[in-house]
Amino acid sequence: MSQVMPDWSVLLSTCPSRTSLARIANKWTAMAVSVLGSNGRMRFGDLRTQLDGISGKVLTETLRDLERDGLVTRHVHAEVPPRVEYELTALGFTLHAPLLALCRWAEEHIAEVLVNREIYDAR
Amino acid sequence: MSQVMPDWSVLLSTCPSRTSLARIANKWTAMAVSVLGSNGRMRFGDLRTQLDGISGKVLTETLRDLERDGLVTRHVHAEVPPRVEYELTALGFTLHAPLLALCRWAEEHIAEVLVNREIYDAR
DNA sequence: CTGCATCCTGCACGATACTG
DNA sequence: CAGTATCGTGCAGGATGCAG
Repeated sequence: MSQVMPDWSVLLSTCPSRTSLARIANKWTAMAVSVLGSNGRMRFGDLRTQLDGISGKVLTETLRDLERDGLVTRHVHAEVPPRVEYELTALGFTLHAPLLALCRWAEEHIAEVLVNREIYDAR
Repeated sequence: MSQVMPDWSVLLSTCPSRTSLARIANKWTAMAVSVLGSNGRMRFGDLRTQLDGISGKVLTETLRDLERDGLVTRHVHAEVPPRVEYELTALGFTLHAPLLALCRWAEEHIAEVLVNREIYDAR
């Protein structure tokens, strides 16, 4: 029963929703949620491979923040070597489409953006 | 004619689309594009008022980056006091829905997120 | 394999003052 | 009003090493 709060606006610096916006609107979150939403439950190491270039520390922090906000669940297996899997929650999945759209936008429009940049810089 | 480049992936650290993703996936860009897309052409000062808490410097930089990438156009009026207006381009408008969706998500789910955080922190 | 601790660097961002 | 210039600060995030 998530209620819409029309008087809560990300535009207000005092509104906690802005903090939430800052968390979801960043490249690592966008990439992680997109990959998790597309692939389903994934291991830490596989996520790290997919998110090419991310450091272990940053991936851990990103996943922990997502878990804290209830967007991701962490499944620890009592094995050795350890195996930990991550999965989007129902709430987290509501973010999948919007964030995947952002990733897609970057991929689909990068050529046009690069041309615009050249034009702009040529003055 | 923006071509989809299926071999360009934000997941690759070497792909320029990731830089583009990093630019559009941040709170100030999300807020600015959402407001510009909803309100149409706007003055610098009005944008600054809407984006509560943003400094003049950061707003200038945000708008300049958007202009450079061809997402926003800058209209300078030869008046005194000066009047400068900003407006989304057609390309910029393709970002409006996705970024507005992110802002809306933050507003609509902040209550649930805050509850999850309390539960998580209570251990 | 997963993840934590430590250290370090760069940049995002804010504050302030000044100009056309 | 709409910037620019300058400076200061905090934090994101990378590198490395160690632990369970």
